Amino acid sequence: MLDIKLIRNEPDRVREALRRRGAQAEAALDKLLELDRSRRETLVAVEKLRSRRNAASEEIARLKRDGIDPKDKIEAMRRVGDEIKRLEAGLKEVETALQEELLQVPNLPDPAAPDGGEDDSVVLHHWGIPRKFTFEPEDHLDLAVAHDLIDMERGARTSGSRFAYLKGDLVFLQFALVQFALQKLAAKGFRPVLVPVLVRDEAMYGTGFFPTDMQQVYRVEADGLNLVGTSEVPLAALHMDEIVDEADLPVHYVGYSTCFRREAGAAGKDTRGIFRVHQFDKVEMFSFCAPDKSGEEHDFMRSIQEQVLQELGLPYRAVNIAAGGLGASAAKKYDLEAWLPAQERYREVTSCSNCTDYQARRLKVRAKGAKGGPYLLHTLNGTVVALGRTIIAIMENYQTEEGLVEVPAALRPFMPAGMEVLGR
RNA sequence: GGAGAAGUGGCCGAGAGGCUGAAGGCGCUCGCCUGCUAAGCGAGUGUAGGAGUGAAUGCUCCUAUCGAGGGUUCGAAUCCCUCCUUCUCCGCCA
Repeated sequence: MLDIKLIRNEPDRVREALRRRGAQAEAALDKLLELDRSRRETLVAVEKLRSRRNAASEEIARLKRDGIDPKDKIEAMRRVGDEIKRLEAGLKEVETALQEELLQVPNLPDPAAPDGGEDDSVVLHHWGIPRKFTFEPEDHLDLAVAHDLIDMERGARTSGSRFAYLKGDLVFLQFALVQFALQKLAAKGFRPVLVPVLVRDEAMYGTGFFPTDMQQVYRVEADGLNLVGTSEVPLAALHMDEIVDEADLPVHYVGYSTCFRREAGAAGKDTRGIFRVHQFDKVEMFSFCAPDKSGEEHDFMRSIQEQVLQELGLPYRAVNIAAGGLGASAAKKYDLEAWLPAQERYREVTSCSNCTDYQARRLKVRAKGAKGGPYLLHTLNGTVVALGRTIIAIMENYQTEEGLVEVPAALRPFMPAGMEVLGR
């Protein structure tokens, strides 16, 4: 959420920034400004009357103490009370409308986010050289099916399309990746957290997924809860309504959870294998940091992501996402795209967003220190390992001519003793 | 799922329709004092929104806030309703 004062004081700056995202800034902004003006106008009227009522209440109490019947005063105040109620109803209406509008406005893009839409994202650099195959590389699904490691048919029978069973050595590979990621991040000061995956609406609104991405979310209507699409949601909500001690900043967490996504609107896209499924697991890092530190924090988190891919030996490229491709809460976003030999292109395996104070304002996460406060923190989130896609990248990059898959050296300590090849 | 109890400031804890933004204590900040430390004395110490004012870190005033939201009343921390959370007992259960 944006600061209404910023919108009020610098509407043109906000308008320009929103245009960069391709948002229909014009109408929304004008409506917002009008609602804000109307809200303050009504508020002044209500507060004037409340002030009068408070003064009269004191006087009534005083008169009663002195044994004087305050009947006339009470009668007059009854009318004031009715008027207050009337105005309060109007005020509430305006405030609700204002809030609703405000919730829909996305974050302002960072000046360093490139102009344009999805296709205008800028490649920052490459790492690693895609392997030259002496044979025709297979894709992850063929490799997996040959050894019954992925079962899409039965997944579909049980749950529908885009659901899969992962079996055998891939299960070990997944948990090896989790161990690898958790230990690496813990060593860097990130506190491991297992999070609730069903969350209240507040958490969804607070992180900016509601109302914009509602259609992507599985909702458990009976309980009013939502299945999270990423542990970013419960991690961000961890300090909802709190004022944290400035001395504890930055607060670093590494979460692990299953992620659920409806993939509405993705019909026909990436239908093969487990690249785009409704349910996958992910290790995610999250940071609450001081507002003036989020830029360097963002780079720090990306460096961790790059380190992970490098240690796994997966060639990738780093991309600075254009303003038009940012999620609602992000001001700036980096993606890392790993090379997939079978697709012969780079595909997104991690993402890292600086949400500045956008989520913090919605979640009311603030900090306070000796010098001052409370002030809103900045929040950042980044993938450490998206299990499904990383497994795909490993399988395709580490495949052998015999159709087996080597285990990357970095993961061997976390695999069953002696297991160096998957499928056998 | 059934039966009860409770939610007050950073913390503890009083208040049971008006004189309570909220006693008292602890903590914290500043000052004084004590050759260090401890103790002592004095002052201050929540958050949010708004109006006014200033070149400005600001200052002045108003409003709201006693888990959340409604209601009763001239007036609600205090009475009523709904919800949330916590605790106890019973049942069920990984």
